[in-house]
Amino acid sequence: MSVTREKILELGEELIVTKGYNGFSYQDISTAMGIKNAAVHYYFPSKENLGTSILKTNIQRFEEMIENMKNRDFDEHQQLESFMKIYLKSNRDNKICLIGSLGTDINTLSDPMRNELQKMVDRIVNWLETTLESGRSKSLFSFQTTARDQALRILSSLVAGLQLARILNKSDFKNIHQSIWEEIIPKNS
Amino acid sequence: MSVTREKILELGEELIVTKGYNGFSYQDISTAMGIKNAAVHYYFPSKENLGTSILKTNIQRFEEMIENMKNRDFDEHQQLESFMKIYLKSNRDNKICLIGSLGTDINTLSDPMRNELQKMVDRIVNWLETTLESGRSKSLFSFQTTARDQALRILSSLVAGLQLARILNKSDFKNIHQSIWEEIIPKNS
DNA sequence: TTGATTTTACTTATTAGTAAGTACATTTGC
DNA sequence: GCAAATGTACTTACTAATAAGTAAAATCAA
Repeated sequence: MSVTREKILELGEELIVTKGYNGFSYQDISTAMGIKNAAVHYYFPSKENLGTSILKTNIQRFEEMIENMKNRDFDEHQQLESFMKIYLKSNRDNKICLIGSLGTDINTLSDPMRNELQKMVDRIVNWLETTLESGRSKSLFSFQTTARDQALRILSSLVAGLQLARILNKSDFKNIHQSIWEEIIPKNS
Repeated sequence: MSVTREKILELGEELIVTKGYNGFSYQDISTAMGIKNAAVHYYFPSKENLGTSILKTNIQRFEEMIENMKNRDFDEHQQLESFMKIYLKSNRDNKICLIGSLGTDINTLSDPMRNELQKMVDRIVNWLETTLESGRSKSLFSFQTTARDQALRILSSLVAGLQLARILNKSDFKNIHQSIWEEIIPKNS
């Protein structure tokens, strides 16, 4: 696959999580890459097409990460930690996540893009849910509600944690990250 | 104060929490109100000016709510419930909150607007913190971390809860709301 | 008639998107 | 082995629409 195409996807994603979907233009991409506007349209005919491709790429990347962790025999604790590391890195880079960013603009997105966003979030929540449930059965985790509710609560904390940290202070995210663990780690360990 | 001005403020806020700050234009406001573009500029010379005014109005509204609850002798439990009711209503209306919406676009906002956003979030977090701490001292609440961390965690759940609920399913927010209470309500009550 | 409000009629900038052409490498027919 | 055709990766040069914003004139209300 083309290196230019890959670079556009990468830059597009970065622009979504720094300036928001409606806050960046093809000009931002082309000038940053030293190419012309039309070159971006050559690879991604429409902005919607680019957005959808970015989401598809992210879903794929997520599936690969899960597969990789399975192959490396990560336990549930390590799996959750790996997932949260993505958010810790985003916080360091002053970025929010695709979910939080596109969640804001959802009513301005095309159906295919909204669809892909839904698919991505669905997949993440489902994975979180099964990982939490499985970890609980091994006494790695301990929590009172259903695994799905716990999954939603953790994801909420991460998604908005990045947003709040960007408004207030980067260091606030570390405390949020910390308190997620405190909530689900068994007391007697 | 002018009724047109008030209506613009109201509509502007609604547009921010439905389409995002960079997803709406003065045209959206003027056509919805049946007036001309320039009439909106008469009250709010620039979009930044409108945005800043919306935030100032919201800070003021928040202060009035606090004052009102104090006058009505609301205990900490009732105060927190009142605050969360705002989010429950937003969820019913398929809206997110100003914090989540403007948090996405923060890097595209002018300094005065970013400043006002910061002030608003700061005020909310501080109020949440003192309310949680005060409620804990009366044994109305029970939690392990610092009051500030608990405040950040609750606010995160609410902010991203609305975003996730809009992507996935409205009803998911109710569970998030529920699990916030379960986290801080003393077990023996 | 004075001041507040609103429209008319613009400007300037930026947006997504397109049509046509160019440079260059690869393949195909003979 | 070589010209001709084809495909890839762009650029040049646009269009049409929409954005924020403004100046001046018209309307309205006290």
